[in-house]
Order: sequence, then structure tokens, then C-alpha cells
Amino acid sequence: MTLDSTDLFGALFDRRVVPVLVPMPAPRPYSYAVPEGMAVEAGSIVQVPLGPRLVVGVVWDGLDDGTVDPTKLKEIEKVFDCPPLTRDMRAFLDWVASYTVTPPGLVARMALRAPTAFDPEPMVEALRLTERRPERMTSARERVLATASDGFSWTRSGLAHAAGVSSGVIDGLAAQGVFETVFMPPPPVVATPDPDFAAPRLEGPQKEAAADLLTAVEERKFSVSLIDGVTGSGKTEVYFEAVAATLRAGKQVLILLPEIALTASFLERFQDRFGAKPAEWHSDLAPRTREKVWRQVTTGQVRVVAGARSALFLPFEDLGLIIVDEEHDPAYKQEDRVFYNARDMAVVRGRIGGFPVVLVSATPSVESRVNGEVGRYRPIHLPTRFGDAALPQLGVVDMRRHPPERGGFLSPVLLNQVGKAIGRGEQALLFLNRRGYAPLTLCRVCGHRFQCPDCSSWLVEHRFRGQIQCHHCGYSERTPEACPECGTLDHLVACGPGVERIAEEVERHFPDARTIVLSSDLMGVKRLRLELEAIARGEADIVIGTQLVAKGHNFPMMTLVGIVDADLGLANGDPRAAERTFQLLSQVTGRAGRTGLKSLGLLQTYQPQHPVMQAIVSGDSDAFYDREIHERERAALPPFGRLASIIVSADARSDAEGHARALRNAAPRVDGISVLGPAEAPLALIRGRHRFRLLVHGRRNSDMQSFLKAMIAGGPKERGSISVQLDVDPQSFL
DNA sequence: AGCACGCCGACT
DNA sequence: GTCGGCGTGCTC
Repeated sequence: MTLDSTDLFGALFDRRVVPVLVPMPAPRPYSYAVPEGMAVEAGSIVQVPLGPRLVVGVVWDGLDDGTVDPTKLKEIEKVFDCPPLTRDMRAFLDWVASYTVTPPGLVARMALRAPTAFDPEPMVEALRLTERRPERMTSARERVLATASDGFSWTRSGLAHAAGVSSGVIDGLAAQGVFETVFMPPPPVVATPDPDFAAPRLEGPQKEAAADLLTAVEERKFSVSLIDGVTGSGKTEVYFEAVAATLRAGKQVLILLPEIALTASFLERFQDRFGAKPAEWHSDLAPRTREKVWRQVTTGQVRVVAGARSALFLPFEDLGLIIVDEEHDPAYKQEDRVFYNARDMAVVRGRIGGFPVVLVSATPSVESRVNGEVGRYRPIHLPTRFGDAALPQLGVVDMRRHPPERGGFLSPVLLNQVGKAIGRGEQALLFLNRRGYAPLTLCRVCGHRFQCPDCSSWLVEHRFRGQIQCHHCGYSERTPEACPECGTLDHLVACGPGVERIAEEVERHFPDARTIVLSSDLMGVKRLRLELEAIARGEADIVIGTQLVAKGHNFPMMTLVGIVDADLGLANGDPRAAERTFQLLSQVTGRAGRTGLKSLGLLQTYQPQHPVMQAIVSGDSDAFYDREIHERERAALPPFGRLASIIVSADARSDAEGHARALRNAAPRVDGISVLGPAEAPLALIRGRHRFRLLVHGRRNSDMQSFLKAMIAGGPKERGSISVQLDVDPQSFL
């Protein structure tokens, strides 16, 4: 037999080469050789050598283009025994990478966020009775045989425990062949939900809405429904019916929630309806649980996942429905590494997978609302609260006419109502979206303002802690007694209110009331939960809180909600400021009046005619949305144009600011793209780097895409220490 | 993103 | 004289 020269050639150069996405910001997959006898296909999860280490990657689609020097090729180390990423999943990851202008490897990495879950969970060793019986019988052995003769397999310790014997007895029997060792699949991380466990009897508008939603969901093809209904209108009950229908059809379901809304009470509600909890997925899952959930989602053992935005990148075996609850919530935006909005990417995943997506909110985002109006989304409206829950009566307090007393921030009108509510034995909530005691501290003598040495935003006084803190980068120091500039003692003055200062004012007016401050910096999640429960039991009269009181929890005795500064956030330069304020204030005022009691919501404002105030007070949001939509259309903002923010960072504040200006001047208008404003307020400080944000908006998708790509390619290297990141806020991509 | 290599300050 | 800071560059 002669050695054909092509064989030799083949042995050296004709190795099979496949593209592999590695978890690294490379613009395209790397090429790896497939060892003889190894079976890989597109989607296979593999371990490959990369530089000095081994990493997890995914075999990607397409043929190798042969541009890599063959001598540099390394071999795939191993293929994990794990279902390959489906074609749909791969298409989804590619789409997200392209849309968000992110290297595909970094997007793929989000789907592989479970360190050691790629190999199957080890089987559990178990014992099963055989035909053989022991030569000598004892009473302990009899008990074991009686227990084990149920036809099931038992773990060694489980059987010993159940039969009331020591494990030595079991071992003795096993040694005589009475038991054979079998391997059982590991126990599921959650029980299987039953779509018919406790199907509710829906009535009236809920019944109609559910029927409407089911017609869309049961088509089993891509569609987007938008459920819009006030707090307490039964949105959850309605979408649970869509979940049930999908489970009956044998498909998996993903329920996305903003992280903060993923509470025990949601899980219990789900369990009450389906008889089992959904699998949870969020940032602080225990690593073991995380791996189990990941694994069992890929194998289809887990049927329903309730998760934060990152759950969207789980490689489901057969996903058939995504629910996005609180679809307007800003927490769906990820603003580091891969910049994406999980709500929009959920719609894309549904489109690629050919299944329905349901968006849910009491205060839909302007984008979703427009998509509903123009027929891209199917609007489903739930107009009323059910049961005896009346909406609160809402009104504004014109602060120009009813100013607070000197040194205070609460108007007599609001204080009067607080007094009345607690006088009736009910509760009052005062909402101010500002942590700490005062947002700015200055010296009355020399005018020195306390500024963060790292990122130059104002330092916020936290009097409870005796600290002044930077809310951007986390810098903090003890509150000084003397001015660091002029050295004068005791002449520092707090400017403006935070929740702590409001608490002080409340205690001055109502010294006998039980007052509590709820703020994210004052307590951990556990403590917060206890406090919320205590409040619900009526153990406080006046609650003063920041944003975190807006979500989830119900307080049956809460009959007054006062918004301390309804104007806060309206003038912060964000094009969505009005929308955000409307959503937040709706949510907070929705905390009142979920019982049969008459309730009241008051908004302290200097702009009583502002469309946001009008919309909240009248309960009629249509005019507000119409106006907002018109504004967006005029300014080419989403959903009519595209909006991105480019974060420019540098070591020194002045550099970052200068670079941001330079970028802005370089590209004030590129084919319908305009850059909004110069370097605005510092956004964040990461490891000694100052960051500034430029907002960019444009009308056309392709223009925007190329603009951003050019910005990234040209930005950092040519401009020293600048780095450019982006946040793409999509127009509809349907 | 990691991780190594490589060049300038405070310490045994 | 070394340990160690993070700046620059590379990974199929």
C-alpha cells in the first residue's frame, strides 16, 4: 500500500476546522481544529485553549474562512455532554450582538453563566431490590426488605432511615446481591407546575382580557400582546392563564420581572395558582442552585422560570412564551458590558423562536404604547380595579400657594392630611426619591460645597450614619465639623431635603406618631422585608420612603400618599424624564386605596399645570401619552428614531469633559443623527475613571449603527484614555 | 475579558 | 538591592 500524497497533505492541513465563539471581545469567532473522532456541531458547548488558559466556548455557524495561519490552530479540548445551543438561540445571540454593537463572544457568554453546569449533574446512586434474598434473615433485614419492596429505588441513607436500621444492615444485604445499584436522575430543582392546579374563575373585564390574550397565545406563533391595566386590576391573574395554556401545550415559559419585584410574594402567588414554585433566576442565586437551574432549563426539566433580565439568555430547550411584567421598568436595561433592554430583546427572541410575547404594565412605556396604537402589539386593556378596591382620590398641592414653613419641606395642606389620617388610625406614606439627609452641604462662611474628590458630584449628607457620601461612586467620609476650606466650625448648612430630613420634620410635627424611614441604604433586603411586614400589620403610622416603597408591597391601612417633591426628576436632562416621573408617581400613588377605605394622594409641586401632574391627578393618561408621543416624533427619539448614549471616560475629569466635547463637535450631525448636549453630569466612576455621557439620537437604524461602530472603532485609541460604550434604545424592530 | 510582560516607587 | 503598582498587547 502506498501513501497517497493527499493523505499526508490531509493529515497536516485538512483537519476539520470550526469557528468557535470564545468569551472575549473579538469581532468574530476564532478557528479551532476538531480532533480525530470528536463529534461537534454548531451550538456544541466546548472547552478550548485560549492563550494560557482553558475557556468555555460555543461552536458557531458557518465555515471556517481559512484566513488563520494553520500552524496557530489549536484543538478543541473537549465537548461538554450538554444539549447544544439551538439554531434559534444562536440566531438570537447573533442578532443581539449585531444590534447592540457588542462582540458576539461577550453576548454568548451571557448564555453560559453557570460555571460548571455544562456536564450533566451526577446521577444519584440508589438501591433497588433484586430477586435474591439473604441467606440468614434478621428482624432488621426484614424491616429493610418490607420497606424496599415498594418497587421504588432508595438511596442508601434514605432506606436505612425509613427502615430504622443502620446503614451497615443495608451494606450487608447489598453485599449478598439482595440490592443492585442503580443510578437515578438528580432531583428536580423545583416541582412541575400544574396548569390546572387552581384555575381561577375570572369575571367581567378580566375574563374578557384573558380570552383575548388566549386567542393570541394559542395561535402558537409570534405575536406581542400588551396588557395595560391599573394596579390591582388583575393583570397577573390574566397572564397566568397564558402561562397555563403554554404549559398545557408542553412548552416552557419565561416570566421576566424587574429584580426588585422578584419577591417571595410573587413566588407564592404563582404557587397558589400552579401548585409549585417557578425556578428563580437572578444575580444572587447560590452557585449550586444556579447550576442546577441552568442545567434543568436546558434539558427541559424546569418548565417555568421567573427571572430578572439575565434569564432571557438562558438556553431553554423549548421556550413557548415570554411574559415581561412591569415592561416599562428601567431595570430591564443593562448598562454595563453588553448594553441591552431585556424587554426589547424578549420581543426579538419571540420573533426568532416563533412564539408569543406578552408585555404587562400599569404605565406602559411610550414605545410600547405606540406599538400598541399602530397595531404592532395587540393591546389588551384592563380598565378597573376589582373587588372593593377603589382608586385613591388624587390632587396637587400648589407649593407657590401653600408654601412650607421656613426650614421645612412639607406644606400645611399635606401635614394637615397626615394628621387626619393617623388620627383615624390609618397610615400615611410620604414619598421622596432622595436618600440621605440633604443632597448638598455648603459652608455658610466661605461658600465651599462638599464635592466628591473622585467624580466631582455633590456629596450627600447621611445624618443617621454621620457620613457624607457620593451617590455616584460610593465614596464616603465622616461628616466634618469644620469647613475644609476656611476652617470655620459649625457653619455647615444642609441644602434641600432627603428622606432623613423629612423624617425629622415629621417627628417635629407628630412627636407621638410611630415614624419609619425606608431607604435602600439603611437596611438589607431581609431587614427591609421584616419592616414591610411590620408596616402591613399596622406597626407604623407614618412611612417615609424612597423608590423602594413604589414596588410590590401592599399596605391595607395606607390611606394617604404624599409625594414630597413631585417635580424631582422632571428636569434632569433625560429625554424620558417626564415619562419616568409619570410612571414612578403612578406607581407610588397606586400604593394607596387598595382596601375599602377612602384614600387620598397628594402631589406637592411648583408646576401644577405640568402634563405629568395633570395626567396623574385626572387619572386620564391619554393626553399625556399623546403629548409625549408628539414630542418624541418631533425629536426623532424612540420609538420614531433611535437613542444611544455614549459614555466617554478618562482619568481626569477635565480630560473626560474635553473628550466628550470634542466628540460632540466632531459629529454634531451625521445624516440625521444629532448629539444631544455636551458632557452632562458625571455618570459614574469606575476605578479612577471619570465618565461622561453623550446622548445620540438619529432617525435611521443603519445610520445609527454605522455611526456607533465608527465611534467605537475610532474613539478610544485615537483619543488616549477615552473609552466609548453605548446604550442603544431601540425603535421597534418589527 | 483575562492574563502576561514590562517598566518605575517604598520596603525587608 | 527586591515586591508591586497597573499600562500595553495578545489570545485561533
